[in-house]
Amino acid sequence: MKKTEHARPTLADIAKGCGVSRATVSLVLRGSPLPAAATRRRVEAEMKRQGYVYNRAAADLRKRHSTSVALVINDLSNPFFAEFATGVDEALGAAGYVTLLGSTSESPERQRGVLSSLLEHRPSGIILSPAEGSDAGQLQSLLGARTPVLLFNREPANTDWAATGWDYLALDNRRGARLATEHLITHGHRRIAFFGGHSDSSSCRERRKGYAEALAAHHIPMEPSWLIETAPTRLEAASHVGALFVRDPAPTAAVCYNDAVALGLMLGLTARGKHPGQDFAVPGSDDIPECAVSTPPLPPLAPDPRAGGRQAAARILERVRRPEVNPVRRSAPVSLIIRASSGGGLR
Amino acid sequence: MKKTEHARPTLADIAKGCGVSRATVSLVLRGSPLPAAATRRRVEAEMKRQGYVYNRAAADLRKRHSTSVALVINDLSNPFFAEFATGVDEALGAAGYVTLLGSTSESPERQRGVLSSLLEHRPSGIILSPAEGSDAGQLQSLLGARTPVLLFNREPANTDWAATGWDYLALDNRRGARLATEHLITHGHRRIAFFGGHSDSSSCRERRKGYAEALAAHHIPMEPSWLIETAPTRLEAASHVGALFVRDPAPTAAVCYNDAVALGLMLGLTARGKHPGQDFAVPGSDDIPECAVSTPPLPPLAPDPRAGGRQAAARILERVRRPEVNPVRRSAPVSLIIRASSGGGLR
DNA sequence: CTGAAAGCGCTTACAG
DNA sequence: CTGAAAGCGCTTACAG
Repeated sequence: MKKTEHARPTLADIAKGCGVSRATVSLVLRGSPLPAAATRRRVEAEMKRQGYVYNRAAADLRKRHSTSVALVINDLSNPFFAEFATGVDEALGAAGYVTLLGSTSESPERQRGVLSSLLEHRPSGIILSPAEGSDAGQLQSLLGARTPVLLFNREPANTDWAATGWDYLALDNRRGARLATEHLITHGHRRIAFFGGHSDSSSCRERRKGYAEALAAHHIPMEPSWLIETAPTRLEAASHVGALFVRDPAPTAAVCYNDAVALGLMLGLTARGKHPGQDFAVPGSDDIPECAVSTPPLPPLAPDPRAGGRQAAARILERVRRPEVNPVRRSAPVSLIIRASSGGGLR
Repeated sequence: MKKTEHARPTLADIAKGCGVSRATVSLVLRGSPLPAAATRRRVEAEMKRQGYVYNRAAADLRKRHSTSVALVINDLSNPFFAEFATGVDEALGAAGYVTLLGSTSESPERQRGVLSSLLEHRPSGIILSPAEGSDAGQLQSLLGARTPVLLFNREPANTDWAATGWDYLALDNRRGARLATEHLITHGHRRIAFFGGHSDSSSCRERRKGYAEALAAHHIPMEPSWLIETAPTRLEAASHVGALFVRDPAPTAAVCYNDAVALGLMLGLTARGKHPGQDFAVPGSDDIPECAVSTPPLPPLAPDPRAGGRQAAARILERVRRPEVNPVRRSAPVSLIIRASSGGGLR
């Protein structure tokens, strides 16, 4: 009569409450056809009466199995990752899994801490967008070889894909940038800048490659001073708009690193009395909803991060459920790269 | 020799591996001063050698305790909630807790499913932004009286705060809207619209109240046709910009429901050849970074959702750690409302 | 169709 | 300072 007063009802309480064994309650709980219909109803009524809630942690422990997946991203307040996370959580939830969230703020040290903390909860799988500057070897020893891992959006330097067996999912930055650039060229632009991002990020380098490819294909020389670096945020982008206009002639259009940058650029242009879409052309890069209203309309071919999230979750669940897809020692890497070129199959 | 080949090392494996008992390993694990330094070192070396990772689920089960907190929000792709979630996860992670994520897409049915699934993981606490139209009674029976609950951003109709003992955290919508409206009035505007949001959402009603208060204080009559309803998204807002200009004279400024709507409005104005900030004034409502670059500058007094997230996490952890703050039967509700008016204390 | 027993990986008194 | 035993809330064979 000391602490038991309001203890949470357990399976044993239900069994006692309606005079059956714990095994029977467990069978009812998991929808087995074995118990008699009358028994089942009795048990269910008792569960309702006592306000029973299943303890999945205990069940998972006994079954040596887990119903969670860890999702570790850099920064949830970046709409690109927020969309991705939404897709992941959506698909995981639909499959009865729960998302363990972690974020690294792009810091490898925080990433280390977050991952080791999440691993103690024994997720079935891990979806990780590595922090800039992650060390592949350290990640590998941290993650072990037992949990399926899918890397998103960034490849740590020197990753040995064959040895790790990690999956990799990237939205095709290069192709998106190439198509955006071509879109501008088709509309008559010849002086096109690449605006935003830092060249030490791999996704920025990829996008710049696509930009350079399109220029080269049309025999347009690239002007190095038109590769403008900014942090990939609206605020930073807006404050660097002036850099586009220091030389004469100035560019008439810009391909942007991502949507945040594109919106920053539009705001910055507006602040300078220029009309984005009339005085200066700005297509975005990612397909985040807000950009659908930007002017001029964006080329409808950039990758969709939310769909990517769903894809990532589906892939992890596949590996969780069919471990033979992912033997402990494997010869060939299971590595998939989703490309927007696959007929928009991501949508 | 069938399945044991690559089983995960357990506490017993470590004990066996260095010739001590499991209890001793457990003590080392939890940093107890009891084990001899030499023993401790031996155990730690063995853990490293075998690649041991702590099974927190098992420990939590035995300790009848949990190290997770559930965070359930409407929509992660809404920057307001993404910022809030970032703050929550930040504070929870710093305290050694893990965030269980769930999202409802504003659907009470999904909310029901998400919550009951998350509850099976026995979170220590729950931070919930209720879906529009949530039924307080149903929530109460779902959540039980045992887990500390903090509601964010919306009060379900007919909530009996005293009976539930739920905390409530709201960013002060009304005051923010009032101040934004006053800001416009101070700058000479008399024809001011309220743009965006649906009047069936409580946060929209709150903001409209603040707007109406400011108008009344300055003896400006309210024009009902200038209360423009839109879904609270950039896209929807942009497509309703025309509604501002159907009558003559049209408003010269608008207070917006939130930042998404404000950006949509700015884009819509731009598309119509108007310069936001020159031809039409648009302050935002929430303090999301991107808005710092909008024109004209926003009044710097809107609430900060990320700080709100940290606050929410801190409050939940306080109740988790000091259950006496929250006795099972309580007479007075523990209900806190964070108001921006408290000297900007949120930052 | 139901019950008694063992065990998942930990922690917690309780002896020594 | 260390070991043997019981137990957290479940599931899983194995008998009946």
